[in-house]
Amino acid sequence: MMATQTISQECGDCPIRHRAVCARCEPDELQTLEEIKYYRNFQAGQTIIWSGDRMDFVGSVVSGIATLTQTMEDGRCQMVGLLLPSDFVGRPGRDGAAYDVVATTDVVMCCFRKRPFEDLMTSTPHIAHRLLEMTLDELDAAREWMLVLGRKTAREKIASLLSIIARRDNTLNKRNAKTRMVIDLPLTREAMADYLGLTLETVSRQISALKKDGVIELEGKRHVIIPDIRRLMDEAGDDSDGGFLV
Amino acid sequence: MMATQTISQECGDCPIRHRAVCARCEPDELQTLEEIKYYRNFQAGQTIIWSGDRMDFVGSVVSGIATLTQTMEDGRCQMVGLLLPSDFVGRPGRDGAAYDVVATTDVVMCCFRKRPFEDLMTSTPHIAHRLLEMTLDELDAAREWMLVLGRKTAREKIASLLSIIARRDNTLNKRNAKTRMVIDLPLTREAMADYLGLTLETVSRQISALKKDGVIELEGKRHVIIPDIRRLMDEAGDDSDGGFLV
DNA sequence: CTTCCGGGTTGATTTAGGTCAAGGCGGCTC
DNA sequence: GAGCCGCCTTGACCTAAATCAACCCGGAAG
Repeated sequence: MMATQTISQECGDCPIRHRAVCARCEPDELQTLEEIKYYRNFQAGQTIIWSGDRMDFVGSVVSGIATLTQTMEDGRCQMVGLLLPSDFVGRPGRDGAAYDVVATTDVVMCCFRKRPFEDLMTSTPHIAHRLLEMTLDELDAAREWMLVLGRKTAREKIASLLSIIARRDNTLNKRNAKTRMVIDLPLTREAMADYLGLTLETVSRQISALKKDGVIELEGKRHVIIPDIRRLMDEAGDDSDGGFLV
Repeated sequence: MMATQTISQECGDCPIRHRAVCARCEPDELQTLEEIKYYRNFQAGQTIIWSGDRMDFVGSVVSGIATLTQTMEDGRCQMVGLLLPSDFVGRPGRDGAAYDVVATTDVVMCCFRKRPFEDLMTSTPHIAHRLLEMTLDELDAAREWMLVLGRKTAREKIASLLSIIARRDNTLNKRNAKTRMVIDLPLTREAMADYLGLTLETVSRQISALKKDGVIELEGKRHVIIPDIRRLMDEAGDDSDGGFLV
C-alpha cells in the first residue's frame, strides 16, 4: 500500500484520487486512473449534464459549485443535491443521467471515462467499497433534506440551509469548530428557493427576518456572518449538533 | 457459478438471497450466509430499530411493511422511506441507525449478523456491487420524493403516493402492466400524511376529492381501485410513465 | 346489546407562504 | 454620466393547507 506522501505526488490536485477513491490504491491502479482521467471546465450557468442524457463519465468536482435539479413540465423546479468540491458525480452501472447538473459558479471537474472506471471498480474492491460509503452519505443527506422539505417552516428551512453550508465549509477547510463563522453564499435567492421548496420572495423575507433578529448579519447580498452557530442551528430545529461542536 | 435452480433450493423464501445479494453467489458463500442468517418477527406498530441505536444486523423484509421515519423534538414527523418485501435494511460500515424503523403491519425480517456480513462483503465483490446498486436505487427514490415534498400540491402528492405503491405492487407481483389496478393501502391516513408532509385531514380531503372526480374508487378505507393508471399518473404531475407501460 | 376507541370524514376558520406588483441597488456597456 | 440588466427587497393581497372541532363508522370488550 502506498504512503500518503506518494499519493499526494501521484494524484496532483484531483480530489477524487485524494479523498474519494484512491487513498488505498496500489501504484498500478493509480496508473490506470491516470490514463482514463481528464479535466473539464464549465462556466457559471452552464448545464454540465442534461437529465436523460447518456453519461460516459463519472468524476468529482475539483472547484466551484454545481447543483442537481429536477424540473416538471410546467417549470416547477426542485434542487435535489448540492455538489461542492470533492463531491462525486455519476452513477456507476447506470447509463442515463437522472437529473440536470448545472454549474452555479465556474466549475472544474475531474472526470474518468466510465467503462474503464467501472472495470477498475469491479477489480478493486476498496473502490466499490468507498463508493458505497459515499452513496450512503448522499442517501443520508437526501433523507435529512426530506425532513426539511416536508416538515419545516420557511424560517427553519433557511436556517437549515445556512447550517449545512456552514458545516460543509467547516469540514472542507478543516478549521476548528468555532461559534462565529463567515460563509459565502454560493446560490442566488432563486436557487435557494428551489433547494428549499419555497419562492424567492419568501427566501428574501426570511433572510431579512433572521437578520433583523440578529441570527445572521449580511455584508452585501452573498456574504453571511453567523455570530453564533448554535443559535442558527437552534433556529433550524435540529436536535443534533450536526457534527459541529463535538 | 450456480444455476438459478440451485439458488432457489438453497435460498428458500429469503428475499435477500434470491433477489438482492445472492443471484451470483458461489456455494461456499451461500453456506456462509446461511450460517449468519436468522429470522425475526415484529408486530404491527412495533418499532424495529430506534434511531441512534447500535445496529448489529443488516437484512431484508420478507413480508409486511415497515417505514423509515425521522422525528423532531416537538413531534413533527417525516417518513423518509417505505420498506416493502425484498427491501434491504441496514448500513454496511455504519454502526448507528439513522432513523426509526417501524413495522406498519406484522413484519418478518431476514437478518444477517453485521460483522460477518461485512466481511463477506469485502471478500465478495459482487455483493458490494449489488449493494451499491440498491443504494443508488434508494437515492433515486429519495430524490424523486424530494420533488414531491418540495413542489407538488396536496392532490399531486396523494396521486404520487398511490402511483408509487401501485408501481411497486406491479413489479413485485410481476404482473403485466394494466391500466386498471387494485391496491391495498398499507398505511393509515396519518402515516400517509407523514410520508407526504401533510396533515391527515388534508390527506382525507384529497382522497375524497380524487374519488369524487373518478380518479380512484374506494372499497372500505384501505382498498383502492384505480380505473386508469395513466389518469392517476397524470394527476401526479409526473412527466414520465415511471416505468409502467413501456 | 351497549360502550368504547381508534381510525376516518367533513365543516368552519386561521394562517403561512404564494402571487402580483412596484421599486432599489450595484455593476456593465455605451 | 445615462441607461440597462440581473438580482434582490418590500408591500398588498390571495389561497392552499393547517388548525380546531364535531361527528361517523366498525370492530373489540364487557
